[in-house]
Amino acid sequence: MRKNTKDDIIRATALLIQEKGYVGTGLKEIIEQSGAPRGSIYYHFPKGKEQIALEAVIWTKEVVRSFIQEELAKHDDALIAIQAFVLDSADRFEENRYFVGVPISALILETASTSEKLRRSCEKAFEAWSQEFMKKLQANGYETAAAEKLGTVINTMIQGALVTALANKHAASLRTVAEMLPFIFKQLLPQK
Amino acid sequence: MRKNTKDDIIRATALLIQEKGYVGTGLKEIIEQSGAPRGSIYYHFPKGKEQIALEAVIWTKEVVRSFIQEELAKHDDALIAIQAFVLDSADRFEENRYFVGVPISALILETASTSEKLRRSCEKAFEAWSQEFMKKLQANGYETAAAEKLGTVINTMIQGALVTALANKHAASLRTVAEMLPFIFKQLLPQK
DNA sequence: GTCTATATTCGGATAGAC
DNA sequence: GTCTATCCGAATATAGAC
Repeated sequence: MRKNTKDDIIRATALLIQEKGYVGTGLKEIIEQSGAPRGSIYYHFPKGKEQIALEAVIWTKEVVRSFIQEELAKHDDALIAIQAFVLDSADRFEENRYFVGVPISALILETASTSEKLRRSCEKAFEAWSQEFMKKLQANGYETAAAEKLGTVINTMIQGALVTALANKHAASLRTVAEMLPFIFKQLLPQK
Repeated sequence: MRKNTKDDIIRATALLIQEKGYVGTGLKEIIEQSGAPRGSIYYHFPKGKEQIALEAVIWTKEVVRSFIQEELAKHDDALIAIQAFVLDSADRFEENRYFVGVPISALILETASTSEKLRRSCEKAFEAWSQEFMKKLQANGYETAAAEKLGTVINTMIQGALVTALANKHAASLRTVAEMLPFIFKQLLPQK
């Protein structure tokens, strides 16, 4: 009675990439983890593994993007909202079932020099997330240029902190990023 | 007349991991790229691929650490020195022959959940680099706690910016990090 | 220290039945 | 849409000669 075989595969792939990387994730595992029928993979994804990863990136991009959007909507003030988001990410990281776009960073490092297609889609994911931050900043009166720069820096810091958190097995780096945000914000004041 | 087969292998591995990740790097390629004799791999590294990667991490850690040290020594002022280092990293990134510790981030994302040994050695590398920044800050009068926090944040930002730079195929993210540094520094003033 | 040969497992992918 | 069987290449690792 399964209707969403394709979605299941995409979801499972995103998770697996986050765990063991792109190359390290086998089609066999994807089938097992997704519960999808073995024979269905090449029906849904005629171009094989790369296509699955590509769609997993697009899926991750959207999931994270809308998650950021929701979280930021909870507070009017941009600084408070973004800080809360980062702190919340830290909590989720420690509760183990984090899912904060790590597969994108993993894919970039693995495939930046081997698959232009994947690299591009990862680039777009980062762009989309940065833009969510940017939009929030603009809504708080920040100039376009400042908001854009700040938005990308925030995304960059979060990605770096996630890698560090994985290395350290704890989320202190994310919390430190949250602490540093006010300092940057104060210097790029919105023009009232 | 080769004397440093082992070092050649380690070096080549570090480069290859940076390019295609840990899983994506084959022993075959390591032999080819290093110019090492085919039969020598398991003589020098009885425990196989993981051992090679482990030593590549340690090697990378040291190379980058001493590089940071040298660069930071060029200016007395911590902010100026660290900014110069980041800007210099951006230049090297764009000149294509960058080598700034990317393999560590790649390894973390790939093996954090599969090899404790590798994860730990990566953690130590990040620690070593952060400490170089920290030492510089302390020499400029920053308190230990502030210096430590700042040092790790700087390393985190650089790693995030490198991933972003790989995604974007340009080093703007690194330059932006350099721009943001003064804002953070000003808020965590050294106690005179 | 270095070599070749080989064992073994596993990867992604295809063909063709149902 | 899904299945099984199978191909082919590549991977790491081992054994044993030189």
